[in-house]
Amino acid sequence: MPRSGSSPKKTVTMRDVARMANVSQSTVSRVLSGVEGGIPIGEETRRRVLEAVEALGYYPNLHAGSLRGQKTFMIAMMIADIGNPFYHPMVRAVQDVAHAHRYDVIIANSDHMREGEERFLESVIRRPVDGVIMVPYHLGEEELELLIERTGAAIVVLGQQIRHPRVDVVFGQDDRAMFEATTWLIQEKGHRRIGFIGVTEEFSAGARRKAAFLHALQQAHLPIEPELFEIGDWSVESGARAVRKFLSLTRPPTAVFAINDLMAIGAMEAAQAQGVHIPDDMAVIGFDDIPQATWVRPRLTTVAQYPAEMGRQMAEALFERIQKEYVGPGRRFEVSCRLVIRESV
Amino acid sequence: MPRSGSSPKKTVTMRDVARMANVSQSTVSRVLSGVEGGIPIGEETRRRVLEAVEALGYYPNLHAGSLRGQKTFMIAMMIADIGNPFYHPMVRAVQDVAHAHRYDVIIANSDHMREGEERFLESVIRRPVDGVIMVPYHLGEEELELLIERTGAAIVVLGQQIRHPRVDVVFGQDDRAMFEATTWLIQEKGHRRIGFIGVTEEFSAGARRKAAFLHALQQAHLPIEPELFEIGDWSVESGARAVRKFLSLTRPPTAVFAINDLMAIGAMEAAQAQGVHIPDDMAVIGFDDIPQATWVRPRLTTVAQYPAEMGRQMAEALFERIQKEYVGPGRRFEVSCRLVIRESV
DNA sequence: GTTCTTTATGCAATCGTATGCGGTAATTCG
DNA sequence: CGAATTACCGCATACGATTGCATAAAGAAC
Repeated sequence: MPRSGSSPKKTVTMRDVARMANVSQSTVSRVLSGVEGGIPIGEETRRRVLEAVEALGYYPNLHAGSLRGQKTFMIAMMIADIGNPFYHPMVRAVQDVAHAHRYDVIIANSDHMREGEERFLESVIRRPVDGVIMVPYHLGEEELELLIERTGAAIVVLGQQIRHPRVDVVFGQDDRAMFEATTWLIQEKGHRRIGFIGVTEEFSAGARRKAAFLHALQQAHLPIEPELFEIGDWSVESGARAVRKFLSLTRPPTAVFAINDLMAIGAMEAAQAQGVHIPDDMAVIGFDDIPQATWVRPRLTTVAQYPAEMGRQMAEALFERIQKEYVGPGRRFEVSCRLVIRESV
Repeated sequence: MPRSGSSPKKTVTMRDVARMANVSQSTVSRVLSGVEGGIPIGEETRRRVLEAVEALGYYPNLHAGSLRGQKTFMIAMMIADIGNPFYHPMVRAVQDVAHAHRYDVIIANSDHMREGEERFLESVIRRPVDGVIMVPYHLGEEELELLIERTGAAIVVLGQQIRHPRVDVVFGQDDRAMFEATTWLIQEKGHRRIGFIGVTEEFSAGARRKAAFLHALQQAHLPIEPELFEIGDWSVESGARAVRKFLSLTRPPTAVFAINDLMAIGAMEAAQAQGVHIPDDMAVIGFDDIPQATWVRPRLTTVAQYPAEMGRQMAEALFERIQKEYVGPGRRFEVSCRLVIRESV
């Protein structure tokens, strides 16, 4: 039964337009897609077709074009968690660039988990897209290989060491910034016991920042004391938990370095709740410079990353590849970080 | 020329699987889509097919299914701005429900603008999706009519008065909450000059909340003084601007009601910058209860909405329609608000 | 042994669009 | 006036998966 007449969906197709304009469906296609240098179209015909398009309110069905092997006009973006403010400017920047190119954006969360990242890869294979932007913490070259060989999509990745002729990489120089900020804490501010709130080493960014932190300690000939290292999960609550551990030590640290702002804010909250004065009793420094860093009191000293800039870079690199404006080996773009000194140190 | 061998994209299709398993392509389809009650498949055949699928790493191409008139396994969601923390839990909730159903989510920003909302409608017509979730501020029934008649998508809308047999509506009871909170400010807290930071009346939510505010004033027999009404654009900065205007009055208000938390936070910031003590010199109350409301000092008193709950409601209603578990007239769901008293009043 | 089910599989049409190729009419040229 | 261009346009097919219908083989009933 060919769908009862009461059904509301009546898709207007090219054939309908063709019928109304008294031309063939292929002519409609040619008028609309306007191939330069292709078969020319008569003025009269073109006019009739455009009139019919207008009258029927025809919109091309993008799925059909995708199937035919054309562009899908979609890109997919994977981030850890849309709830984390750090990603918002990044997502927004990507969306803006994409929409300027008339592209839609599918957004997926990995929740910082390996399975989440793998699920994303699979979904991209099932639903081909023209481009993929990823902020992975776990997946490396081998895993991306699958994606690369199974899809024609352009690929841009943030923050992973990946060298592949078909993927561009955008890097925040977070390790260098981490080293410099730690050194600043030690040299300029005189801190010699610094608590570190990190994450498990599975996270490449976590491992990288911790290494840079350790490097700075060594450089300053400071001892590495295990009790000053706590593991969080990027969330406000985990920052609070970590600082409570620190405060229960016989000699609490005089400063705390959290590898993201959410944990730093949690640390401040929890410390203040115990009557600790910041920065006098304990200094707190974060990483990211999310907008909320200036909302808390004292305002958070932090290492600024520029997620909007990262997003823009990634999206533009991606579209250069999608539009074939760039073909060639994988590129590397660096987005710098900057120490932003406020009141919490 | 049939694409040179150097090209990286080698899509594995059902035909490849069929060839390998020595069956027809339609048999592969039947094995994979596993129609219950349909034509049965021999054990041996099924095994061969599944082996071939495994060996080739086959994934079905979702675009093809969409074209054939099946589901697209995509929903589209329109919000005002992904940068606004209020939407994050909502987006997240929608994504979670969608992913549980193996659906992808396309997210678009309207930027609070009518054109943005219209652009979204068009994009949904061009790329059919199974469901649409909208948080419109401008579009009403007539505009949605176009969407409804041109697409088979299920539709759920937040916060607009729309009565249509095919769309469900989720409502925050923001008008009632606004009235009650204002009354509380007046009766319990004794404020008689309350500054109101709203938005232009084009926003239905803005108009609704302002009406509720005015209603509360009238109920309390308070005068309506134009100088106590400022127009913002939902952003932190606009809240700051508004409060500076208030402070320049000969008789500044003793309390400020902002219709969202971002503007309230901006108001607090700007007031504090001018040495105004909150809540003693001036009370501030917001709307939404974004997580950051507890990060600022003093902690923000505000009317809590429950965006995660809203998102969940919308998504579940949507999928009930998509899966045809519900067919019937448009439903209305209410999500209540609640006054959260903290330190800023 | 013939006819009728039942079971399992293949064939081919279909969705909406893009495009190579071939065909027709109008135009130009010799 | 006949032939060669040129300008336009339609036919047919491809894209990948779903699905109604036909069909072949096997089994059951007579």
